[in-house]
Amino acid sequence: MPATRNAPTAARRKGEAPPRPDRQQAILLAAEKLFAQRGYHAVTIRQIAEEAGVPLALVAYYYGPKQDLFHAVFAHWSQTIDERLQALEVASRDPADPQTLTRIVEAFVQPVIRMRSSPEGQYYAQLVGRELAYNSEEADRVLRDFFDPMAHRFIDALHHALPQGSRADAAWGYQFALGALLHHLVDDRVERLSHDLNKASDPAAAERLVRFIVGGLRAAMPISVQKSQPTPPRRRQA
Amino acid sequence: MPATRNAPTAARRKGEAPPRPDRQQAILLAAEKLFAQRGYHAVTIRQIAEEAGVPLALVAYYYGPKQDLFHAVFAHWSQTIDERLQALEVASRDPADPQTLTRIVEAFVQPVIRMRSSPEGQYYAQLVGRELAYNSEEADRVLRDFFDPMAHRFIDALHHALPQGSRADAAWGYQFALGALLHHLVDDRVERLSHDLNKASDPAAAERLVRFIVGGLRAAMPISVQKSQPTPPRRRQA
DNA sequence: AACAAAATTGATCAAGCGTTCAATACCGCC
DNA sequence: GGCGGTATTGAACGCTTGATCAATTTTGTT
Repeated sequence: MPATRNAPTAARRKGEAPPRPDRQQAILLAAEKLFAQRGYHAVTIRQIAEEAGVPLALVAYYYGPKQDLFHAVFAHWSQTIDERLQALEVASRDPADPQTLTRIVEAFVQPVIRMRSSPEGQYYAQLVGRELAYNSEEADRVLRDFFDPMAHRFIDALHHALPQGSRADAAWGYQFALGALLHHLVDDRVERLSHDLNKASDPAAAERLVRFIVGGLRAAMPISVQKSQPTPPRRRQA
Repeated sequence: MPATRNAPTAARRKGEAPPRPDRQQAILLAAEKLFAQRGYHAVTIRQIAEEAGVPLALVAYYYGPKQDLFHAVFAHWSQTIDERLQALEVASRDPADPQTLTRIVEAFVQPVIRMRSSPEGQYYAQLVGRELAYNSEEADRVLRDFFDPMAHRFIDALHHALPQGSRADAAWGYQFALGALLHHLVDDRVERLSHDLNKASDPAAAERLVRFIVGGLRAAMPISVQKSQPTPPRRRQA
């Protein structure tokens, strides 16, 4: 047991001394990037060490076995899940409002899209979309630790906003919506399939995705009652 | 160069002699299964050989390097892509019919869902959903060889069925729809998220997915004109 | 200045990887 | 009843992998 994730003691207070770079964080960022780009098993610890600019042995010193490093990446980002949950709570406050469904979906989509504005967030988003689809032990641990609780809360909210369906119906809707979102985060192919007219990181695509999901959720409900507004009234209704 | 993918000479015609098992196919099926379950890099050739019940060296004898085995799996299933394209052609025959969009989406979804009724099809579906999301060289080769042509044809069909949007709009819609479909093929989590009320392989889920995608596509179009029918008229319109 | 704890390092380990190859078994056909 | 080619095999190759360790340097506190 060499070490178990200890902060670099504290901030140094030597005024002008060149602050020692935080190599523990450098390792985490490198792992995030490479895992996201190539996948857990395709990345070696040596590659991570090189990307981070540290010697090989330092990786295990800080994070232990490779599996634990993988898990640490998700722990590092667990705050973004809290953000999504907070946005959800605000959005689902008024279940009677016909705009509630759209707001819930926005709480689902927008924080993730915003996350992509930084390269690290982009990497994390791809990591979630790619690695967690496997039935591996690592992925299962991460899903249960970090994502299942959020999923349940969103399904509950969808259930209340779509009262014509059961909670199980809402769970189906959640799965479809999640698929659309994750694929959007992961796939660049839309660029070449549109002959380079669409940019994968176009922020307007997020609004479009929200409309897609809301329309899909309404249509997927068993009786499929189309409520008063055809879609979120981007322009006032006549 | 030991061998480069040669069929087992021909069919044997010895009537009653115990037919020698087709070990080349056994290897392909084992590779399909393991690649799908664990991912390309997580699977070793030794594991594939053991799963197929053949000695290690036979894998390379038939398929050469690991990458070529991976590619062979997709070549083996390329016929299903043709099936989807044929179904698409039938579905998009009458662009004026308001049911055309639903028929196109059915041509997109149903062959894949039907494929899952066999375990091998299930594996292939998961393989597509999981492995092709990476920007690896192998995945890119497979995508361009097998999937891009189909994607373009579907986007064209969607464009004609949704004339209020441009082709680039249709490409966005295709990406969202593909995400919902792929995730549905790959993810078991819907079962535990619905407290085991939903079964991932429920055939009724396919209809539901079609409704989700059609509703989403209509809602995602720029002006989002909701045509006469609120949704595919499962009951006659009043 | 001196000391204990933390950080850092190069070297090394056994295990497993993909691939190769020479040798053998099997087969249909003359 | 053997010949040519295909199918099959065990063993081995060189290399990379994740992990470990003793030794060294740096740091924060006396």
